Amino acid sequence: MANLFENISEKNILKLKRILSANTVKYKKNVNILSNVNQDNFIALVDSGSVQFIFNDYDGNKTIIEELNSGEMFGNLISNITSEEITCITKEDTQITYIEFDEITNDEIIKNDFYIIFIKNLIKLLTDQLTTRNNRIELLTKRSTRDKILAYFKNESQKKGTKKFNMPMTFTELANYLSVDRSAMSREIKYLKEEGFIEVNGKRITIKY
Amino acid sequence: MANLFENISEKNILKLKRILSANTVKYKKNVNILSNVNQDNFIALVDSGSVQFIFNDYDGNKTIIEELNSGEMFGNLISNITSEEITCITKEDTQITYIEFDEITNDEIIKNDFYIIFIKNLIKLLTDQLTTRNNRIELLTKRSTRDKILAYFKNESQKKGTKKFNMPMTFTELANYLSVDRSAMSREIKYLKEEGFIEVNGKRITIKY
DNA sequence: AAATTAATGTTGCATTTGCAACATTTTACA
DNA sequence: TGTAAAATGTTGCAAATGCAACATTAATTT
Repeated sequence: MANLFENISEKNILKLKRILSANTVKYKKNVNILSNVNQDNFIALVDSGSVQFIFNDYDGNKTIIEELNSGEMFGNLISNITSEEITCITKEDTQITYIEFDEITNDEIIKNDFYIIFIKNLIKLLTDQLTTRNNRIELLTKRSTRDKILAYFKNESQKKGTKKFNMPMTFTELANYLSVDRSAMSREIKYLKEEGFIEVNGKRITIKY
Repeated sequence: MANLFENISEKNILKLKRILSANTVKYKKNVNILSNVNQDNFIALVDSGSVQFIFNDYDGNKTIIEELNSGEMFGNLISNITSEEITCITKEDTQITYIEFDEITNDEIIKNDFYIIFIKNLIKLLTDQLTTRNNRIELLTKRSTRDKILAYFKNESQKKGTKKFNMPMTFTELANYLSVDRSAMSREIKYLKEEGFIEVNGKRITIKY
């Protein structure tokens, strides 16, 4: 995953962060950080660790809207976090750097020649996130649980370039990601195994068609 | 919707387009333009008209991945259009401007003082698109057709700031957008009417709760 | 204005799915 | 390392959904 400070020297990163008035905060695991991010026009960089945006349904269902790992970014400018039902939880110990969005084009910063690199990195990050969203939408629009599972496996397989790969998340998380009932998904995977489409050993998936 | 050339004078827009080697193409209605966009690292601006990205399922189902209107942008850097099953169709007569992505930071362009405005516009466009995607994901992850419909209506209502509003698309398109069977959605809307949650007169929706 | 095409409304039926309620296994952590 | 918590597997059942096949209405095109 792209990094906002890629190809910028340590010295210049420090300078950049100072010019941007960047604010770095450390969080413990399983902490709700949304209270900290409920303000306008900022971006938040996940320096290390990971966070999950979870939608809490009125009848107790939880849906993972998205999961962001080290190097990724979010912000209410970007995520449009409006509903109170959405919480942002750290999955592990996590460090986050906050930057006011308007600072990104402030007078001082544009004098530096690393600015172009920074902007390129930022645009790359945004387009990567768009790609991530598009991929998920493509899965979510599949008509059946079976099609969602198969499409997900196909994607993973293509990403890894092999028909054998390890699931990067738990089945419980996958069910959330695909927005289907976990037990129904488990049942469907059983059928797929029985019908010889896939093999499953723990997190190891083998596509057989 | 934001525009890539907002707050830039006509004169400078022309200059910008020249420096970017922008290439403008006009299309008739219902034309498949994907063949033109199947190359690396470009962005495409919808100057006028609109296009739809449609996923053609192996068993004949069509799903609208996204619809882009005047002022919006796409590109394989952004949309990650890889599958051959996806086509991009003009919904009406449409004009599109293509820009090579690498040109965005070329040597000549960064000398101009309208460059910062351009970059701000670009980032705004990207974050707007991310917001659009996030909104759709939030709808798609709803467990039931009923919840999807209600969430969609609630969103539209909030956007317009009133409990009475006109649907900006047909019900057929809405079914695609929410990725549910059209007739099943029609049935569910009937139930919602019967139970007094909503009123429907043609495209005019009234939320009654 | 007539004709063609697209959109909408409806309903029976088979299938899929969510839900609940478990037992079992794996993982995390005190 | 022992215990608590999380993940996984399974299944019956009711409800939701997709599908197909229509009739009807609205919109577009010529």
